[in-house]
Amino acid sequence: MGDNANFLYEIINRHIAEGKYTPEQIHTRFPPEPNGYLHIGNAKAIYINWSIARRYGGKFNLRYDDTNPTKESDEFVRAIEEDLRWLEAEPDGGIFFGSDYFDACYEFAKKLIKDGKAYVCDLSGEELREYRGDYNTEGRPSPYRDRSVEENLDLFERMKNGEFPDGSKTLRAKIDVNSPNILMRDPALFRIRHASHHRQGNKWCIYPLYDYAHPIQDALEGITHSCCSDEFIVHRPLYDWVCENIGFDPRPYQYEFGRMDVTYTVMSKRYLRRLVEEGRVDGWDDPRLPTICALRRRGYTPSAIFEFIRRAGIDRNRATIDINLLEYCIREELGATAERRIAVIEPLKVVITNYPENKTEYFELPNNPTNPDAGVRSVPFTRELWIEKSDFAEVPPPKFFRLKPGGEVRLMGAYIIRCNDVIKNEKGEIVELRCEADLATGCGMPKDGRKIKGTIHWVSVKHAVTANVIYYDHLFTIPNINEVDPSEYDAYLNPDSMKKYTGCMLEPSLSEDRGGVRYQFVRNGYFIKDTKNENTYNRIVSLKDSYKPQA
RNA sequence: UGGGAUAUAGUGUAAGGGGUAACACACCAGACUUUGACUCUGAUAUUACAGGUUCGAAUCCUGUUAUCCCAGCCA
Repeated sequence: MGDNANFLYEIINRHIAEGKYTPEQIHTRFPPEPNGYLHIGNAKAIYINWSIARRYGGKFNLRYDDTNPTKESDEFVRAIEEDLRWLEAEPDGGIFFGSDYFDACYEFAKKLIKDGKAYVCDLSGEELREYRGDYNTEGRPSPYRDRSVEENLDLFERMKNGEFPDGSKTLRAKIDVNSPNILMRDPALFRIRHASHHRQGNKWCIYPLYDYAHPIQDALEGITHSCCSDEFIVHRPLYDWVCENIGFDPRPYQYEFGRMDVTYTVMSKRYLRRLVEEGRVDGWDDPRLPTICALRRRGYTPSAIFEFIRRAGIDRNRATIDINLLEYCIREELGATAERRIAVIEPLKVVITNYPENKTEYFELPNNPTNPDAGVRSVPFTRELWIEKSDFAEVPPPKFFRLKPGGEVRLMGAYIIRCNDVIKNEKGEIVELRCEADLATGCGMPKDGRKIKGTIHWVSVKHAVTANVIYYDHLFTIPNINEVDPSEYDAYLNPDSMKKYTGCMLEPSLSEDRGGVRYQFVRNGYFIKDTKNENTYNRIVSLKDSYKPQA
C-alpha cells in the first residue's frame, strides 16, 4: 500500500511462496546498450530491476549490452555508469559487459550446431528477407538449412576466423521457417562484422545478436527475473528457446512491463541525438532534455525521480505520464528541504522616502518556514530596494494584491509600504517607485489591525548581488509527441523553452558559492547554480502560483 | 493483412477467487496565509462498446471496437 504493489512483485511473491527461489536469490539486471545517454524512460527500467533486488534482498547487476560494435562507445559506458551511480541504484551484483560473454556465445553456438539446432546460412540480407516472408507471406526454408553438422562447424569456425566478408553468412537457429511469430523464422544468431569493438578490439569479426546473447548473459550472471519493456514481449519465445536449447538450469525468465512516456518531451534516443548533434540544445545535459544528466544539471534529485516513477506505477500497458507529476515530486521534496532566498528576477527600484539615507538594518528571515531547524539568516534593508517588476501594477487587474499606486503591501519579513509616486522616463516607462514605509510596524503587524493582503519580496540595492537566471519550459508545445510522425517533431519544438534573464538581483547571502545547493527563490521557483555557465542559476521548477493575471 | 499485447475520471495506478469504484497528479471552487507557496475543505467516472449469467459484474461468458508492438545480419 505505502509501497506500490505491482504485478512483478506479485509474480515474485508467488515464486517465493512456491519455493522456487529464496528471496536472496532474486537477481535482476539493467542492460543498457552503450549507444546513448540514459533518460527518464530508462530510469523506469532501472528502478524496477533495482527496487526488486532491494525489496527481496537479492542482487542487481549493471550490464552493458554491447554486442553491436558499430553503435557503441566508451563515452556512453562512462556516462551510463555515472548516471546510474548518481541515481543511487548501486549495482551490488556487479558491473558486466555483454562482450565478455562472446566466447561463451561462440561455444554455445557450436553446441547448438552439434545438436542440429543451428546452421550457417549463405543467404544475403535481401534474400533472407525474401525467404522469411512477412505477415501474410509464408516463410520458406533456406537452401542451406540442411547442411551437415560437420560442414556447419567448419563454416562457423571459418566465419570466426575472418574468411568471409561482412554479410556473406550468418549463423541461424533452426526453429520454424513458417512460425506466425516472424521472429522465430530461423532467426540469425551471429553475423559477420569486420569492425573494431570498443572493448574487444579486433579479436572478433563475428558478433552475436541480441536475441541470442541476452538470455546467455542473463543465465551466466544468475539472473532470475529479467524485466524489460513490453516491446520485447514478442522476443520471449526466442529467449525461452535459447535457454532451453542451450540447457540452462536454473535459467532466467523474462517479464515485460509497459514503457513510459512523459508529456511534452521525447524519449526517442534517435531524436535526442539529433537535437544534440545539430546543436539545437546545449549537449546531452541541456536542462530541457529528459536525460538523467540533464535532470541532474537542472537540479532534480534522484529521490524525486524515483518517487516519480514509483507514483506513476508499473503495469503492462504503455503509459503517458503527466510531467506535472514529476514536477510535483521535485516541488514536494524541495519545499521541505530547499532554503529560501530572495531573488528579484526583473528588478524595479523602490525608494523608501521616509527611511534614512545611510541606515542599514537587518531582518531575520527563516531559511525554511516549514522547518524551523533550518534556522534564519539576516537580510539587510536600506532606503533603496529592488522589487519584482511584476509585483507592481499601475493599473491593477482584478484581485491584484501586490503593489499599486496608493496601495499598501508587505515587504516580506520587513515593513509595510505604501506607493506614493510612480516615476517614469521620457519613454513613459516606469523606472522607480517612491514609497513610504509604516516604520512603526517593523516586522510585526500594523497597530491599527488593518489587513495587508499582499506580500512581495525585495532586496537592498546597495547589497544586492547580480546573476543570470534561466527559466526552462517544456521541450514541445504539445503534450503527446507520439501523436506526431517523428519527421514532424521539429515543428512542435517549443521556441520559448528557454528564457534567460540577466541582471537579476539576489540577496547578499547568495554571494557565497555553495555549488549544488538548491534554493527556493521566493515566489520565483526552485533554482540551482548551473554547472556550465558562470554566475547563472537554472530554474528547476516553478512555484505553484494560484494568482492568474487577467480576469 | 498474420501474430502478440493493452483497454477503469484529463493523466496514471487500485479495487486477494463477483456485493454501493479507491488513491495520486492535473483541473475547478472555497478556507487559511508576513512566500497568492505550504496546509486544509469540497467538486469531477453510465469501469472501451454491445449483449448475456446473477438478487447483485470493473471483476464470469459471448461478440465487437480502438490503440500499441513485430516483417534489422539494431538493441
